[in-house]
Amino acid sequence: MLDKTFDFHAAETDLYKRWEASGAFSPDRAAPDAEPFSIVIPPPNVTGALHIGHALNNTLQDVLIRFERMRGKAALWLPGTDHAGIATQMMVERQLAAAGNMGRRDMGREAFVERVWEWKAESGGAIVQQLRRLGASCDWSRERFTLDEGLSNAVRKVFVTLHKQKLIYRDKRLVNWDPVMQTAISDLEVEQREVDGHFWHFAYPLDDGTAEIVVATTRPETMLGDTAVAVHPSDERYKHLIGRSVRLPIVGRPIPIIADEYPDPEKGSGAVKITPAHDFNDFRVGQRHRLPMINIFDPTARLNDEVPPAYRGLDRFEARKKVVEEIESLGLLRGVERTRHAVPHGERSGAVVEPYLTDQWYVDAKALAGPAIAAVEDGRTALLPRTWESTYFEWMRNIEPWCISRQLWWGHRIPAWFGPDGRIFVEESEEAARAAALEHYGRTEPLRQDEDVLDTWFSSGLWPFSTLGWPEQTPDLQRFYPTDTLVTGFDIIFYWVARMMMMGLHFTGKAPFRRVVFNALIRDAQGAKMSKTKGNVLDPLELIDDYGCDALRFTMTAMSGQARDIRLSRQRIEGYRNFGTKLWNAARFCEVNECRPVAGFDPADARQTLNRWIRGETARTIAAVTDALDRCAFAEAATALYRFIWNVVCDWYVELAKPILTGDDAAAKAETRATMAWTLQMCLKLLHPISPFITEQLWGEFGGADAGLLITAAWPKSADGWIDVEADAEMAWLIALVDQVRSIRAETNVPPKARAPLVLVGASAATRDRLARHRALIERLARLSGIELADAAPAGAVPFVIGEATGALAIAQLIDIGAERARLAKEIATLAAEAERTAKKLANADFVARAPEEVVEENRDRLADAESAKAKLESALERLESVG
RNA sequence: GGACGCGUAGCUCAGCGGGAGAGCACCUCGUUGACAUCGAGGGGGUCGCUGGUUCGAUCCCAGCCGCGUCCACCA
Repeated sequence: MLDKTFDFHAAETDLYKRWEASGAFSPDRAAPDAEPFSIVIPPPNVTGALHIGHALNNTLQDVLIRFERMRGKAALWLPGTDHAGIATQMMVERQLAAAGNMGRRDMGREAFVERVWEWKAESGGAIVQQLRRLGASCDWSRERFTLDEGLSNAVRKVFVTLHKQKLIYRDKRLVNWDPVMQTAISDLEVEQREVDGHFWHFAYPLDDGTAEIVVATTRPETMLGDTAVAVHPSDERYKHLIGRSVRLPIVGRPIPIIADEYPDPEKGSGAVKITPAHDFNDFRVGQRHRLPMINIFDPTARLNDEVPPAYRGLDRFEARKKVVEEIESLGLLRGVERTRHAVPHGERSGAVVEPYLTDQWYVDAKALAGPAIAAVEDGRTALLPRTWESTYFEWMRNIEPWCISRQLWWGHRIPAWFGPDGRIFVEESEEAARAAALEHYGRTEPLRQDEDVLDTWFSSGLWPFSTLGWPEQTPDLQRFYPTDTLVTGFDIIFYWVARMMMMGLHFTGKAPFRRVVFNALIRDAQGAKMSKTKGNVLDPLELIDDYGCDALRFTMTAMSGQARDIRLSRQRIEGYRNFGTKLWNAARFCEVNECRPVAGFDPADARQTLNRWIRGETARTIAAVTDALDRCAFAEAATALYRFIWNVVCDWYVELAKPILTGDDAAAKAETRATMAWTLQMCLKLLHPISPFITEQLWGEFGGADAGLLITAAWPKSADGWIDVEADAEMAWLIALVDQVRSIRAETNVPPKARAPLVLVGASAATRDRLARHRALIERLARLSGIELADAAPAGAVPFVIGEATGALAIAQLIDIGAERARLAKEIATLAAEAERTAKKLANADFVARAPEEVVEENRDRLADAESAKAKLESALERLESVG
């Protein structure tokens, strides 16, 4: 006996264990010739906790993988985690600080890295446990970590190969430097934030003192590193000064006035101070004019010995203040404006990023981008929704070199060794590097490995093939690469998707995915980003505890249609929890009424109109859900199931079946029991990918005698002939009739318990047949005391139109005649308006001539229907008047 | 500055060339043996504005207004 409600707490733990133990998560259990279907998980940060975005993203992946698994494919969902260089290192450093332990630099590299591994061993698995709570049917036996041995080999292989192909190189140029983390970061990791600031105008005197030139800056401290002032060659105000020089205030260094296209004469004074070592634009100007590049910062962005003694050791912001003060005291301050401008920040540390001149490793992304662009252009990989393709192209076509070295300790150490003379040996191992060095030098020389590690995204870029065993040609790699679908957030389209496309194509020759599905970002009910500080975070684990995993999953699926933002509220989840309860109760109904699956039952054999009808509705739902999931239109699948299960099966099929199930027609009863059990089975199967727990639980009762687990049951297929247009029309008529009576009763305030007689006027033979078949049912659902056929409606009866016939509810004594008159008048007005609109359309010769025939025909029918219905109600209204 | 997206019922959103939809909220009624985490019924919308294309526009095009996101800018 099923419990009154679904105890999801107990079921979730139990069922997940059973699935895992059954081997269902492994593609190896599928038939040997089964078509492969694979998904690689976007690896969550190993430090992370499951947040609502993961819940969305992983639910969709699980829906797909369960769907394809049920379709009989060898479905692999490959899980794993990312070492997340900066994030993890920061986290462990914070923990060390909080515990009062010595810092990273005092501990030394080896001890620190060991400490991170310890931390990973202790709590790094939290998120994979949390994925299990979400019901994720990943193949845990294939779980990978970006720093594990196999993936590290892949990383070294890729680095060395790209280096030999000259697609990785070392270069000294300006990078985005994070002075807090003390590392370079890539362009993508820089986030522009609007801040209040100032715009200062400084006068730089000509070195002969005859004039001054005014420049402006938001970063006054950089003037200590100025090596020129640039003006536009066509700028008449400055033409005569080009080639002369100014004396840089405070520093006293003479610097040239140069002509360059870069300054915009329209902006400010038209003259620009040039600080080649600390500004990306100035760097380019400096290169063009071979200007000295004076680096004035140390790695923590304090001023170094390149500046006058009074400034050395000052923090950049202290220096800024002091420069302004000194300029002012020298009488050279020519103005200050308050501004609000964008300032680059490190997205992880939040520190203001400085352009900084260092040696770093770069990937020639431009060269790799070509094939990645082509793969999307020619459709080998589809980005869904398609609108993301233009974003992808835009970025890929303007791609810049990718700075991949990081001055961190947690990550893949760069496989490069320096000889005593600075020569670099890039090899896959230290032994290989030594061999190469021996060959080069002709003797053994000491080698020093590059201290830096690789950008985390370098290893994640290899994820679709490194996790399958590459560079070894493993059976998994051969079977499951390329993967089928990647489901991920659009916020990492550049970081991750683009890089996987480039790396995958370069190293395997094949695009790593057939499709990439971008899911939306989840916001709170007001549309604000969820953040801990705002306190508007919805924790998926808490939601699972409160509403059950299926409710959360159904919510995620149903709302996944939104392209960019999903506004999530508890109320919404509650609604979908109720949907699960509805299904549960339908199953209880089946149980109470002994609707048990019948072995060998074929819905095609059903004879009852009701059962032929639900068979067709089921067929339509199977088609709709299958098609939607095929297209990754997850929300469409959820909506189709919600409607079918609630509004078709529960609202009508169950209600309509009741008289049969409690009646005496044994054959009809047996058929209906079997059909109902079968319908429920179809619901369970179709809903399983989205709501795996409740469906699996009910499958235990309704799967049939020797049914295995639902997770590996076969996906439904509908057969030709299940849709029966006769049955559909008959049920539509019946439902319309019941709806009409119910509506009139409610609107005219007939007491719910009162039973009224119904008279059908002008019923055709077909209608009489239908009535004969369903009389008891209609009486029950519409709460009628009886149904009669007549040539004319009785006086004072309340009329309505049902097909060719007029229905009349003889309830005059029960209702308010005034209310009824109003109801009729309103109905007539609506019909009149519709008739008028349609008639006008049909009177338009152009419409009749140019519109497709079926549209014209449809409008003719509509007009006829409206007019005949209107006529019937009008005559009824007249009779009502004569009575009243 | 460039690109993309969004403005449809009180709220969140579907629909995207031929009769305006769903869920929630709201109102009325309801203890008929699946279900009050429910049932029955109902009210509520010049589909942002202005033009254009079309026999016909919520849907296509242009412009405008409002909102959002990403990229670029930061002398």
